[in-house]
Amino acid sequence: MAWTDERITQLTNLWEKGLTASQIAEELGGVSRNAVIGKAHRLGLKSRPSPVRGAKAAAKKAKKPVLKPDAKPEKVVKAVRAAAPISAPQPAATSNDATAVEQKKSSLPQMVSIGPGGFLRQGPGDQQAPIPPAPPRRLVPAKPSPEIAGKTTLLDLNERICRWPMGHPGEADFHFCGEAVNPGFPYCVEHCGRAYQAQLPRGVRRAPPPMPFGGPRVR
DNA sequence: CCCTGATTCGC
DNA sequence: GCGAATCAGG
Repeated sequence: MAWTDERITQLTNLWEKGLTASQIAEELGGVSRNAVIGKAHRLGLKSRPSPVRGAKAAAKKAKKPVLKPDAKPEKVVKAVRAAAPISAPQPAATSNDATAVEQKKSSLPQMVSIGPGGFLRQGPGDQQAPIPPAPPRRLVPAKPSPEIAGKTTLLDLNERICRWPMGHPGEADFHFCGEAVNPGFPYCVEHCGRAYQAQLPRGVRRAPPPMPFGGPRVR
């Protein structure tokens, strides 16, 4: 499964929302927990409350057996090769998580969106700074910024974009596919493939079994 | 043992 | 770039 722009957006939002890598992997489907973590790292959105590093780096930073600048040429045979192209490996890359968090927050101020019936939930590390002064300004309509979130909300739906649901209703990040529809269908080409399974070429006319209780009689 | 994220490294 | 394998803490 390739990392489409859609899936990367999902991953980013879910990750910053505080879901575990396993949950995200299950949500996305087709990827493993490691894949999610690996991608998250490559996207640069790591350093989130992690059981290992969080306690280790915050509480006691004495032990750091991984990748020291002056590592002994013992098991660094491959490490040397990896570090060779880099003239100067970052000295304090992992020593200060707070700085990294701050930088992340400042660089990505609003990865927010409001879905249908959903609301933006704050993750553990997403605590917004309290707003002490009473804002004398008048309220301004929230900026949609769909190009940032890349999400398609219920209000965004029309006849030209795919309305395949992404995630589950009720979740804060529930949204819709948003791709261009397969002309004549409510979904994009990809999701049409999932919505419309191959029908057996029977001569019998279609007989939809899923009839709602007390549905209209068909005769 | 289970879970978690971090890291490495072959592909 | 990707992710399984591996590491390491809770």
